[in-house]
Order: sequence, then structure tokens, then C-alpha cells
Amino acid sequence: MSINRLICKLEQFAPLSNEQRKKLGGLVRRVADFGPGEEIIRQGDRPDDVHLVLEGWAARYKILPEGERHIMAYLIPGDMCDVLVRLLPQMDHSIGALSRCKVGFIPSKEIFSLIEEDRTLARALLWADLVGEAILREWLVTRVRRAEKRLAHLFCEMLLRSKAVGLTDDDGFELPLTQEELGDTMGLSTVHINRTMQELRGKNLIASKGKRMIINDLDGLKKLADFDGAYLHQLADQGSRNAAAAARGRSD
Amino acid sequence: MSINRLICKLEQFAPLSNEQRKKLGGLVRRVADFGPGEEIIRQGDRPDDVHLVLEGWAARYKILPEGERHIMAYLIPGDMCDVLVRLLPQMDHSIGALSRCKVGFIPSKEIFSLIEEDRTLARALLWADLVGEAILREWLVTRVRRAEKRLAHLFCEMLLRSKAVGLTDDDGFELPLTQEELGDTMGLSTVHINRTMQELRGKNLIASKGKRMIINDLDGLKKLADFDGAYLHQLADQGSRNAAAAARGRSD
DNA sequence: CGTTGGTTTGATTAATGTCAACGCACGTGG
DNA sequence: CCACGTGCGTTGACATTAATCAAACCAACG
Repeated sequence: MSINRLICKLEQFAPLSNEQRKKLGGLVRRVADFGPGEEIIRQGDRPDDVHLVLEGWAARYKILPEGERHIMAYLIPGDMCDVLVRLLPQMDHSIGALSRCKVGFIPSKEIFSLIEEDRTLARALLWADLVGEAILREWLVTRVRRAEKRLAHLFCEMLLRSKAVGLTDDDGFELPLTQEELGDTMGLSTVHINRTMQELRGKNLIASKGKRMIINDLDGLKKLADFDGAYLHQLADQGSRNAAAAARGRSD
Repeated sequence: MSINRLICKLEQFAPLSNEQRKKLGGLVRRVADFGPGEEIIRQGDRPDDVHLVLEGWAARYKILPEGERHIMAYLIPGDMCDVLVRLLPQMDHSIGALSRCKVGFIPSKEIFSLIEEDRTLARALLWADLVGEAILREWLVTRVRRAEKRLAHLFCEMLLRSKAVGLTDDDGFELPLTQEELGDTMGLSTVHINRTMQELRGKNLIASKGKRMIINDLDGLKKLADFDGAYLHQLADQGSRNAAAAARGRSD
């Protein structure tokens, strides 16, 4: 069951009991599929539900007045869209599917009562939110650096995030993005993304086969990017907890 | 009393009772002064206290490996540093004073018990946090645009944020930043900041006298910047509530 | 096959960085 | 009261990064 990606992630923060895992599973009232490009939440909406990505990739983005899309965050399996959305009068951005993906809907009220009655789960959910915010800060900061470093940094991050929810094998993971989407994310043109990726491939740091990204030399990539995973907080710690949770994921 | 800046801000979210105001006031256990450049929280710390800016400006920033400082957020009076810091194992960035400023210290435990016992205050505090996150997203997005638009956007934002805590008169407000600090914020060189500000002055959109910023033509500035205050959520709504709260601030 | 979406290449231009120098205001010590 | 130092703002010349435009290429798919 794909709820395990979330459980897997939250257990990087604190171990959960079986009841707690069940509670999390019980939150999802409805599941829907979205095709690439389909909007899940639109800017200006005031959603009553919190969304949980179960499979595939989605993104937060804004459309600028001149029409370009700017991606501000990737949402991968186990990521919740906005635990506390209900506190804001309206969405200041949209969320849309990048690849085909499966999304769970959780009534906001459920989340709030869960938060009030289970302190550990509350903290785990808020922690995941804080990690999201930390990632945002890191993205802001990397913006000053040159395209090559920025891209390298992004690939390091997405490898670790994928690993944290059991979505890697060796050093490969799904990166279901076009170069245009990468451009919209980094604020660079497609052409520049293309040339920059060629540099990274040329240095034998990465290799990509279709939508599959292979990190040939993680240490080299980290060094090039000045990557320090501290901003991912416990998410980056690849302990045994993680392996255990991933195993549980497979067995369900 | 400078706690009123916080109250003033929170009341943009929901009206507060006198008890609630008192509760907020009671949170601050200790007040300290910091001079420009002094660190309030250092990267790697695990602070036990939540910090509340009472007077002056502070900033979140990271120091990059090559030594440059990158500012990710400004903290002005009424801003709390990190309501939920305690959930993270350590700070992934530092917070430091930009101008001389006065900072209140609030024990994390106090915050957590307040959050558990007063739902309205809890939501107001979390709302303020979410607005901070929305600002961060907006900063990320503006990064794609040209320097002139970016700067214009920043000035619009800081005018509104200052106004929301009663720190403006007409269209002027304190902007206690050097051009170098602006550069560290926008990821631009001092030289470029300088020339860009000259453009804005040349178009008669702004005027700056020392550390005082005057917005001559807010509409023009907004238009140039494609500024849409929606991302500030209720913070941008200049209603009567706001005026009332500011008045209360003066009378104490 | 032909179409389509995505990637790659080349040529040119625009935005911004870097370096180096100068100026101006303010404060401090003689 | 002056002389100097220091921090900040300003200017010019030149280098670099990335955008833009236009076209070719490639692979998947009906």
C-alpha cells in the first residue's frame, strides 16, 4: 500500500506504533489519478482536503504574468501537500502532476483532530512540513550559483529524498522530468539545462536513460555542488530504520 | 510595549481577547539587545528558545562555502523566528541582527503548551509561520526576473509588511540595509544593486534618504514588479483592524 | 511512415559579475 | 577645529553567464 511511503518518511522522525500507522492509513478517504500536466489544486482555491502523493511526481508552481511556469517544489510519494492549508484564505500557487500520479485526499478536519489527539503524529507531520520549508530555503540559496552546481545540487537532493522513501535502487531513481520542467524549476532555459547536463555527463557524474537518472559518482556530484544534506534534517540519515520501513513497504 | 507588533500582526488573522494578548505578552521571559552583525542563533545550534523580534531588523542567512552570505528572509518587529524550531535536530542556517535590535526569548515549552491549550492562538501563530513560508516561495519565484523587477518587488513587500505592524508613515519606512546586504539578499552584486536603484530613482518610483525608504509611486512600483500581494494572505489587507491595533500600540 | 514531444546544436545578444578606483559623509583623536 | 580613517555609495571598463532564436535531430507511437 502506497501509504507506506509516508510512514517510511515519518519514521525518520520518530518510530510509530502499529496503531499510529493504521491511523495514518485511515486518513485517506479517496484516491484519484492525475495525468501529466493535470492540476491537482489551483491557485486561488481554498481546498478542504489535504493531498498526499501516493505515486508519481507532482509540483508546486506559479504561473507568472508573462505566462511562464515557475516550479517551486517537487512532491514525491510520501509528501503531503499542505498539512495546514486550511489556515490560509486561499492557495497562492497551484499544484499539478508531472508524471502520471496517484493522490490521496484527506479531509482537513481529520488532520486537525489527529494533530490534537496524537502528539507524536502531530510533531511528525509538522516536522515533515518544516523539512519542506528547509528545502525551499536551500533552493533559494542555490539560486546564486552557476547552473552546473545548481543542477548537481538538485540531483543530490532528489536522490536522497527518493532514497528516504525507498524509491531508489543502487544509485538510480526515477526522475520523470523533461528538460523544460527542469528549466522551469531552476529558472534556466531549456537550452542551458541541456548543455549543463551534457557537462555533468561528460564528467561522468551522472547518466540518464530516459526518465531514469543514474548517479555515477555521488561523492563527486556532492563536491561539485557543495552539497551538505543537513538541511534535510533526519531525512538524509540513511539508517537501518529506513531500510526496515522500505522492506515493510514491499511486503504489504 | 513592543509585544504589540506581534499582536498587531496576529490580529490580521483573528481578533484576540485581552486575555490572549496578555498570554502572548507573558511568553517573553528575557529580552536582549543585539548590535548590527551580531548573531542571534547560529547554524548548527539547537535553540531552546523561540525568538521574537521586538525592535529593529534581523535576517536569516546561510554562509556559503566560498564565504559569501546569503540572506533568505528579513525578520522585522512582530516576527517570530521559528515557532516550531524544537522539532528540528539543529538549525540549518543562522539568524543575525541587521540593525541594532531588541529580541525577546520565549521558552519552546511555553509555546508548545500555549499551542495545545489555546486553539485560536495556535492557529494564529501557525498562520504567521505559513505566511513566512509563502514569502519564501515568492522570493524563490522572483529570482527569475530581472534585477529591477526583483528590487521593486522587495520594496513593495517590505512596505506592506512594515505597514502591517504599524511601522510606516505615509509611504515611508525604515529600511536599515546597506546595498551589500540587499545584494546578499537578491543574489546580485553591490554594483548591480546600486545601478538598479538608480534606475528606480530615475523613474521616480522611490527615494531613499539614508536608511529611510520612501515609495513615491506605489502603483507604479507594483506594476513594474508585477506585484500581487495575495501571497501575504491577510497580512496585506489594510483594514481598520490594522489601524486600531497600531493605535493600541502607541497608547501603551 | 508521418507526427509529435523532447533533445541537441550553432550563432547572436542581453544581463549581470568582477575589478579597480573614486567620492562623500561621518566620527574620532589630536 | 582640523586631519584622517572608515564605511558606504557611485562610476567605468571589461569578462562571463545565460537567454533567445532558429533549426536539426531522434525516438516513440499510432
